[in-house]
Parts: sequence; structure tokens; C-alpha cells
Amino acid sequence: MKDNGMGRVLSADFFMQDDVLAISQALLGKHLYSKVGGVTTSGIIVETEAYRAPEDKASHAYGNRRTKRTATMFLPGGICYVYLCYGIHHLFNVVTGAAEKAHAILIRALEPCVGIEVMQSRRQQHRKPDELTSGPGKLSQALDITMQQNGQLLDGSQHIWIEDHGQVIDPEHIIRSPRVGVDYAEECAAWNWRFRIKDNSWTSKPD
DNA sequence: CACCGGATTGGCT
DNA sequence: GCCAATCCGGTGT
Repeated sequence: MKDNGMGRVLSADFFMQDDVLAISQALLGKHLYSKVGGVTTSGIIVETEAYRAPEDKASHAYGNRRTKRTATMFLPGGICYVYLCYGIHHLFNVVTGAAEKAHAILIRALEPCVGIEVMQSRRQQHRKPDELTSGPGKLSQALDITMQQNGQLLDGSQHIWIEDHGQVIDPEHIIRSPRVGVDYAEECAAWNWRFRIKDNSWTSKPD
């Protein structure tokens, strides 16, 4: 366990847990950091979604489908899974569980914390504070997360890591709802695998 | 090798 | 509220 003086970097033990739904909720209130090009930025995780192969039809790895893209998800928990969505947006996921279990958590929204001015400049014309990190594509742009980070370790030795700063989210303050944009996933689309901090203004739209 | 469509966003009607 | 942007993964021929 590494400590930079601010918080504890989450260790492999945390990400290797088997219950991706529990980890998705435990990540709320944790701090996601990026250090790319020597610049540090961070935000508090306020919204997550779980994706769990093989049974989850919304997962890229549904049915344990192994391709060049999904290979990352079959690696041991504690690494980044990044992919390009709609040819434009990089979406950032945390891989969890043991090797060969393709579990992943999409980070959907952050409350900006460190390096807000840098994030604003990366967001260019969309620098309104409430548009900085209130969506999975937005937060990747703000933290400069690209395909370069796909497969990287989250242990603090690379560009992306997650810290525990002691903030605890009361389970009663977590909203559970269906995931966004997975209408194609048939019965899985109704599963309440989206988790948000109640009354937090930084979560993504739609509600 | 052609086709379909997406874990989104922002601009325009 | 509608829809284009823009690339490539996945599937089937």
C-alpha cells in the first residue's frame, strides 16, 4: 500500500474482490487521479456502472467473448480498460476480479478536485464547471485518458490510480438504477447496476 | 471485405 | 428534442 500523503492508493486486494457490484458501490467517494505529461488531475467518483461477463448482455465480453478489444477485461483486477465509443469518446473502466473473470466498472462521473484549470483547458470550449467531468466521455477528456492507458496498472506506478481519502458513502445515499445506453441488452438492460451518490450535482445526465 | 451500430456528446431546430 | 460526428469492433459473406 502506497501513500502519497493525501490518501491511500487502492491496492490489488481491493480490485481482486469477486463482487463487482459491491466494488462499484465502494468506489463512490474514492478519488480518481491521472498524471499524464507530468500534470496531476483528480476527481471524486460519484457515479459508476458494473459490467459482468459472461452473463451480462451489455458487456463487451458477453458469453466470455474474447477479442483483441476484450482481452484487457480478462486480465487480473486492478488495471484500466479503455475503449473508443462512437469513434470519438474514450470511456474509462476499472477491471476487477481474478484473471479470466471479465468484470469491469465504467466510471461515469466525477466531482472535480485537483487541477481544475488544467481540466478546463483540456475541455476547451466546454469549460463550464458543471460540464467538466459529468459524463464518461467528458471525464476522460478532462483527465487526458486515451487508449494509451488501456491495460495499464492502477497501482500508482503508471498514469492512473485511485485513492481512498476516508470518505464513506452511506448505503442509503446511493441511488441504484438501470444502466445508461444499453437498450440492446434485452433483459439485462433492466438490471439496476448503475450507482450514483444521492443529491450529488456532478452525476451524468440523464437522470 | 462490406455492413451495422455503438457503455456519448454538443450543436442546432 | 433531434441528430451528426467519426472510427472501428464484431459479424457474416
